[in-house]
Parts: sequence; structure tokens; C-alpha cells
Amino acid sequence: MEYDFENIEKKWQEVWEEKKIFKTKNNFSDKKFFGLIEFPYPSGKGLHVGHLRTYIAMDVVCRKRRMMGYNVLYPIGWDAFGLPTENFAIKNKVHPQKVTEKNIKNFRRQLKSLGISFDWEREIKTTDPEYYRWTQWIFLKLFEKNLAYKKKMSVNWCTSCKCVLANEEVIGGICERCNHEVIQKVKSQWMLKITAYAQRLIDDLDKVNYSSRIKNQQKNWIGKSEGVDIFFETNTEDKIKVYSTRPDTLFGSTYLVISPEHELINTWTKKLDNLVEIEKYKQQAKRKSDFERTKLAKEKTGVKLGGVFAINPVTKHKLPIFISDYVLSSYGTGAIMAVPAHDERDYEFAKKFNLAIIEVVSGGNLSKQAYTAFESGTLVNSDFLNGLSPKKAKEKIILFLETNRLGERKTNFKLRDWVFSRQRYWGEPIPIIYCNRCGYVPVSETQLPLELPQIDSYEPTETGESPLAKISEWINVTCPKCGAKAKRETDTMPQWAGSSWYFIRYLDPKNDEVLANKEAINHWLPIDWYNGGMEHTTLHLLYSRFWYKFLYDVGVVSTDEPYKKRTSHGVILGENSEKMSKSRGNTVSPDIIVKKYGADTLRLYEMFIGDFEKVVSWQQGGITGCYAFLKRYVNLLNISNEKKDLRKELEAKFHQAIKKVTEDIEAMKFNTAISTLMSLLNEIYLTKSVTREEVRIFTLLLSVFAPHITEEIWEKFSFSNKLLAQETWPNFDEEKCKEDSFEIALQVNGKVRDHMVIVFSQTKEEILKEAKRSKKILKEIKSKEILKEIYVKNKLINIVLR
RNA sequence: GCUGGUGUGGUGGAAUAGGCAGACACAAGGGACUUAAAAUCCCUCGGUGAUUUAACAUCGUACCGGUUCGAGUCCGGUCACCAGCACCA
Repeated sequence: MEYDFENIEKKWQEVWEEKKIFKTKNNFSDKKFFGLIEFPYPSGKGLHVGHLRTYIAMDVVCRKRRMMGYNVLYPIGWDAFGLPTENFAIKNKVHPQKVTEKNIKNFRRQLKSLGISFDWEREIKTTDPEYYRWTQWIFLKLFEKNLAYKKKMSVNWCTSCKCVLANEEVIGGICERCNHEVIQKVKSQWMLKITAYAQRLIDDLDKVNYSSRIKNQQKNWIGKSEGVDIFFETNTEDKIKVYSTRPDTLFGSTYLVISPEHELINTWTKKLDNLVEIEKYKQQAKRKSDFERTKLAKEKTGVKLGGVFAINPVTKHKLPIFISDYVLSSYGTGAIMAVPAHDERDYEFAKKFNLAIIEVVSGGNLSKQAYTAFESGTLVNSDFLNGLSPKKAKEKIILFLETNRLGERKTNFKLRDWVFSRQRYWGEPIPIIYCNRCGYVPVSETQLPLELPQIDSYEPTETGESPLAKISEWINVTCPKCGAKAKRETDTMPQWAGSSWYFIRYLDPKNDEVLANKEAINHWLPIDWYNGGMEHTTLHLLYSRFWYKFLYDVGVVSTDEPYKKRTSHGVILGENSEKMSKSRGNTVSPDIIVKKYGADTLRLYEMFIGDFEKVVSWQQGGITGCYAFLKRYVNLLNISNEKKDLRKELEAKFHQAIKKVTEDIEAMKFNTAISTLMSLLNEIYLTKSVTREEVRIFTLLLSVFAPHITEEIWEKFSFSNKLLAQETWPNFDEEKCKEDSFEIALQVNGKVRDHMVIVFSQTKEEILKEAKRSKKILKEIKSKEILKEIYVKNKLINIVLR
């Protein structure tokens, strides 16, 4: 038989579709498996081979689970709101809706050409009003529980997108999406109080099976730290509250620093004798973008506040107060006690401004650098703390501060609340109405979905207002509460909104009464296995865990973590080992590979290319090996004999292969699962023939990787009238994995000198006796004294000589 | 700087739990078949040095040291690279 992949693949894709073979059963009693991949953003560029890794891997897992008797849910949808589509639409003067439809069509075609076993009847898209109705509904619930609030604040503003960004979307002062500079701008924004969930988002990581890489990144991002707020008296009636994780060094605090935005500066305008200088510094700090602050402004700057000072609560020394932009207004209290001897930044600042450096933890060399160790050193110059370790001193001073009402324990997080509004057209409208009398009033649930108005011009505005602000007939409404004239919120939600709960909609995508039927929710959630990219660890993964926990709190879902298990695939780089992107010109389209070698070869290669969790470079040459393997598999037709059973000489090999493939797929070691199948095929070819049972088992194992050609062979051999997805995954017998005889290594002093074939039943004594007859071993031991004889079962013996 | 991870042939990568390093492929070289090419099949393929009626010795998993009968794997140190965070007090 020729390997006519083009017709074979077309034929079976049609059969699967017609027989609805991958449709998830609406049956809540079977054992279930919910496999999830991150639903794609349908860009105009189409999919490249790097995108496919996750879909194929989860497809392999899901196909196997189906054969193991699970009712499998493997859904797909489109995360379709977003800036690239909107920008493309503006540039080409088409409606984003049309662009989206076109892109989805292309994505759908590409995914279907690969034979991924999605249940296409549950397809969803976030831009569908019947979908975003529920995104808006969740927002209203958040608003109702005071977890959505509007706040005038300094936000990240992308100069190119003309839009606000969340902290998570700013990478090193640069817009994550367009790589343009991000500046700070004061705007009134909708915020979600994700910080209220910070502790739970850390704690509950213990309940889930994520790789340590993911857990660590999430923990780092949330950034919990435990310390104490300390009150410093001043020569005014105001106290300064500082936050410190090292109160043990309080005796070494020689000055205070507050952030340029600190409100005490406004309170003190009359007392400050160098206000002009201070104001000038404040203006400078304000103009600096995040980019400048992080990349250029490592040199410490600041201004001493003239006319005011603080008192160190334990030494009673007068401490000067500075403003400096190395203290952030958004973290802690926006003020610090500087301990130059034991903090690098304070040290640098103190050196520059010639401030006192007092050692309070011995062990360092202060003429060179600050001594920041917490695990070692001893307290000195610290009165009642002298002689203690920093750890013990910390406990003691906190107790002292608390008893004397000079401070209180405090936990802080680096995580900030989620900036939730965007000044763009192509997103979910925020269902809030502003009334001069009643304030922010929610749109009634019965009015949802609040649809995006159809307009012709949706360019972002220079003023930073949403394009929706221009449509007076849309924004001018009456207040739902009092009936007075009122205005709609014109900002839209960020792209992360729709993807924060999408997996719940898959359970019941057509329901028009609730976001999903409760029975379905209870049956299918949590998700059994979610695979996606590392780049979403601090964005999508954190946001969706937050929303899920919220939905748990309001009784929509019955568990408090959405993903039982989360894994990440390594990125596939282009052949030049750079990230695949159109601008670099190194993308590889699946369409070309499918046309030349077929989907099965592409699928196989994607899984064979390397360690699933590691970054790999695409290598066009590597495909031919997988293609050749499939052709050799097809060729089994030509060497098959009519004998039925597994042949004795291959029995152990087959059982070992079943075991290995079964276990490797669960561990995501797809590459070694495939190499096992390659080896097994090589073994079969050595015998120059194959039995029906051997073809049957081999086909079942291979079918999850290469579903089309295996279906064809299955039919050619007429093993059954069922399709492979309806068949049973083969079992292995641990006993039958063992071979009757095998080779072990003979070592002398740990070096391999010879090999020997033994029979399974032989004892250590028998083996040793025989080993010592080996010429090469005899040569080594000669007349030397044997100290020890080690036998590692079925592996080796080692004779240790003096 | 901090946190996490990685380092194995010309290349991608294997190597349960400390037990024969280099599975499985790619590339390369040689051969068979062919008018030729493609396809297919067979052989070689870490370095060095022997041997060629014999298939042996020796080194080798970033580097230095340690534990062990035995280390790619464990421990200590060094270097390099990747990812995330980055003035978070």
C-alpha cells in the first residue's frame, strides 16, 4: 500500500465528524476527564507550528483517556477580543467583528486539518454577546461585593496603544504587546481587588499539582513579606508610619525616606523651609517613566526636608527626613526607616548624602558594603537586643514595639489591584452607569448583555478617552435608580476578562439562563489537566484563579481551585533558535508541512522533537525521520502473516512497550514514548514478519499520535467495526515484561570488563561462579584478594579487589 | 542582585530510585538496487592510541574537589547560559 496521507486524512476526518465521535457525552455518571488547553487568540497571522505543541499533546492525552473508558471533555473556543484585531481593523477600515470571523475561520480550518479531537459543538467565543453577557454578569457580582471599584490613580499608559495597562502587562517598563514605552498617567480607572485574595492565592497552591516553576513564579509575583509598621514621632503633630521587615536593625536607623508622592509633604507645606526644591524634585520624579526608573535611574537622588525631623523610638535620636524616588508610594506605607549599615540602597544613599552609618549587626565589613545577612551575625549597639541573632532580635523588638504601641505586625504583598479598564472599542462594555446623584449604578442583570454599539470609527483618542465616549446616543441614559440623566461607563474590559472564566462556559455553552448548569459544574470541575504557556503564569493563570475563587465564594462553583493540574510546554523556536515570529521571518506554517508530509507526520514530529517542557528549535530535517517511520508502519501490510497471536520472542518487548507508552504519556514524555514505538517497529522488522495481534497492539498505541493512518490500517486489517477512539487501550502484564534471559555487566572495581547472559532464575552465587570463569575477569583478579562481591539484580556484578 | 532552571557526540535528545553513558532520530560517510535520480534496504558514526585473523587499552556527561565498590545522577565550590522578578524596604 502506498502512504497516501492526503486522502486518508481527509477520509477519516470526515468519518469522525459525521459520526460525532469526539462529542462529549452528556452523562454525569461515567468517570470524567476534562483536558484543557488555552483557547487561542485568532490573529490574522494564523497558527504556526509552535502553537500546535499544546493542542497535540493534550489531544494525545485525551485520545488515550477515551480509550481508557473516560468520558472526555476536550473543548475549543476563541479568545477574540483584543488589540491586534482592533488595530488591524482600524488600519484596513473593516469592522473588528468581520476580521475576527475571518481569522476564526482560518484557525478552525488549520486545527481541523490536524485531526485534533475537540468537541466542536461546544465551541465558544468571547466576543459573542451571549458569552460576554456572563463576563459582564461576573463583573456586576464583583461590583456588588465591593471587589470592583473606581479609583483615580497613577496608571501605566502605553504611548502607542493609547491605553491603560495592568502591572502584569508591563515588562521592564515596556508594553508587553507592542514594545513601546509605558509612562505613568493619572486617570480614573476601574479596579478589581485581587489583593483581597492574595493570601488564598498563595496558600491554595498547596492544594494543586502545578510544577514548582509555576508555583514559584506565582508566589514571587504575589510577593508576600512579613514585617512591622513602626510609628516615628516628628517635631510636628504628625507621625510617620514606616514598614520594615528588619525591625531588628531599628537601633541602626539614622534617617527616614518618604516617597515623592507622600501626602505628608502636602500637610507640611508651611513647615518646610525648602519647598521650592522639594516641588522641583517631585516634578522630576513624576516625569520619569517606569522605563527610566528601572533602567537609567540607578543612581540615588533625593532632597532633605528642611525644617522637620523624626525621632527614633528606641535611640531617641533626631533623624533627618528625605524624599527620594527609590521609595515607592505604592508599596507598604510609602515611607521607610533607612538603616544604611544593613541595606544596600540605604547604604548607597547614605554614602552619597554623607549620613551616619551605624553598625548594629556584626559580621560584615561596612567600609566596603552594607551587611544584609539575616541568617548570620550578632546584634551590637542595640541596647536590650545586643548578643541576639537577627532572627531572635526581630521577634523581641516586635514584641517591644507592640507592647509600647510603637508599631504593629503587618503583612504586605507586592501584588497590586488589577487595573480593569481599557480605553478601546473592541472589548466587553463595563455595565455601569454614572449618575450625579446616585454615583456608580450597575446596569440591571436583565439588561445584559450590554452590547457594543455598532460604529464606524473606533480609533483610540488622543485625550485618553474610550472611542465609545463619542457616541452620545449610547452613553446618554437615565439612571436605573432615580431616573435622572446619567452616563454610561465608556471604558471596556481588558482582554483577560473573557479568558478568566471561559472553561466554565464549555460545560454548558448554550445556556441562556445561567452561565452554566449547576449539575454540569459539579460534575466537570475542577479541570483535570490544563496545559499552557509559561508566559501566562502571572497573567491569565493568576487572574482566572482569582475569579474562580470569587465564583466559589458567591456559590457559582463548588470547588475553590479551577485547575487540579497545570503543566507548561516549552516554546518552539525557529530554525535560527529565535522566537518564531512573522517579523523575524522564521515562522513555519503547519499548512505546508501537512501538505508535504501529512498531519500524522507533523503530529508525531511535534511530540518527538524533544523534552515537552523544554524550549526547542524547529528542525525541518527532523520531520523526515517521523515520515519514514510511518511509512515503515504502513509497510507492515506487506510483511504480515496470518498468524494471530503475539509471538513468544516479541512478547516481553510488546508488554514493555505498552507499559512505557502508557506511563510516558501521563508524564508528558512523549518523545520517549515515540522512540519506544520506533524501537519496537525495528524489532518487528528484524523478524521479517508480523502477526495480526502485533499489528493490532502497535496500531492502538500509535493511534493517539497518528490517528489517521492507524485508522486506515485498522480498517485494512478489519480488526473490528469500531473506530479507534471507541477501542480499549491495551493492558500490559508486569510479569510478561520480564525477559527470560538477558545480559548483565561484569565489573571489576567498578569498571566494566565483560558481559554475560544470565537466565532469570539464576541466583547470585551461580552468577558469580560463572562470572569468575570469564577470561577477562580471570585476568583481572588473578591472585589478588577479593574484598567484596556486589550483585545488583538483573544489572551487574562488581568484584572489588584490594 | 534575587528566585527557579539548565549544561551529555556534528545536531535534537535518551539514561526508574546512585548501577553497562550516548537509546531513538537527524546530519555525514560508505555500500546494495537503479541507465540515472528519488524512494527503500544494509554498514560505520564521542576523542586518542593500538590491532586488522581481531575486535583491545585509555580518556570522556561545563570546570575543580568530595562521598561511594560504583557518580551524568548525591554533596561543596566555580563558570556559562535560559526564564521570571527587579529600588517591594
